[in-house]
Amino acid sequence: MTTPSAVSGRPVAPPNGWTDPPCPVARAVDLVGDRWSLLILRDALGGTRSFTDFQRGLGVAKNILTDRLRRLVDQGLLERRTAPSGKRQEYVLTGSGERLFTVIVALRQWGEAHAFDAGETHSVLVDDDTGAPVPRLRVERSDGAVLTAANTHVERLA
Amino acid sequence: MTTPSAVSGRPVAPPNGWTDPPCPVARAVDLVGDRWSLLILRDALGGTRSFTDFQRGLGVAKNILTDRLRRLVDQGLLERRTAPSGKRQEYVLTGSGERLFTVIVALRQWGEAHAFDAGETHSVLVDDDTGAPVPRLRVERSDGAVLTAANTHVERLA
DNA sequence: CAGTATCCCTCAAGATACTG
DNA sequence: CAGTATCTTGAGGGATACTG
Repeated sequence: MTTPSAVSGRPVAPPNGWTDPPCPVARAVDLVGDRWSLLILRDALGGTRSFTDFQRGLGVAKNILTDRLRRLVDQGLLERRTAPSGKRQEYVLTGSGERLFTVIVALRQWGEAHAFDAGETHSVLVDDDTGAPVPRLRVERSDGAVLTAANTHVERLA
Repeated sequence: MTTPSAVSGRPVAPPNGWTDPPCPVARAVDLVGDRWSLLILRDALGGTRSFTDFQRGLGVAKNILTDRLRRLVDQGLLERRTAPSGKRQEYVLTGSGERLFTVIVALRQWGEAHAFDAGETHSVLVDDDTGAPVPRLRVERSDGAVLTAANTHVERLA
């Protein structure tokens, strides 16, 4: 994984924080890479739908929550709609929101393995059907070989 | 994936932003969930090691970079050491830093699929050996069945 | 090269009060 | 319930100058 850096003599980095040529990682981080958005998405993936449930589950100020929810809706990750049951509002994941499941799982698994001291316990993600913990995500080649940073690299697409 | 919410009548959310019982996602986000740390890690996974290379590749202010590198070292994601070639310093990934590869790949793949307009191009992650793009990550059960948010849930470990 | 030391400034975030 | 409106604070971040 190598970001193709300076080729010409001109400065590679743009004046602001916009990372040089469009890097999907940077884009993703810009869209969902802040604490609250990620935690909102985590809870949405867990089934939370109402403003109040998000608010209390996260302990976030309401104005902040309003802002984040609006952003997520604008970005197409959540859809806001009136609940079938009358006048309640609800925020439901869109397809692209749901596809963040992998990101959340990756963060969770890394956190489980590296963000807890020996004595601490933490929650685990479990398969509904079997009751077994979800196995670790692996980056694999189509033939099943495990890929790491050491045997992959980034290529700029024409 | 369901965060077990209020069981008793007491408020679930603690006064501050500390999410209720230790959630690995929240922990991970607290450790590496800010823009610069993630991008530093991305570049580190791509082989960047020196202060200057990070600084120019990212276009980040040096004081910020100093701060983030120190944090990452303190958190055990990077190790700072003197390069074999004399007096240069270098920051190399530790084991737990390397294991963030999955997170970065997940972010990248999501970004590729959902953070670009139709006309735009972007870089891709490629297998060194085969030259083929890295296949999409999937959350799978040990028997190979694909898992989604809909058929998993979070369980609080005793 | 690899930082440290300052200065400044914007915006994220929290608290609180109010509303349809 | 589901927000909106305000106010205030502090941290994050950028620019620049300096140093061993």
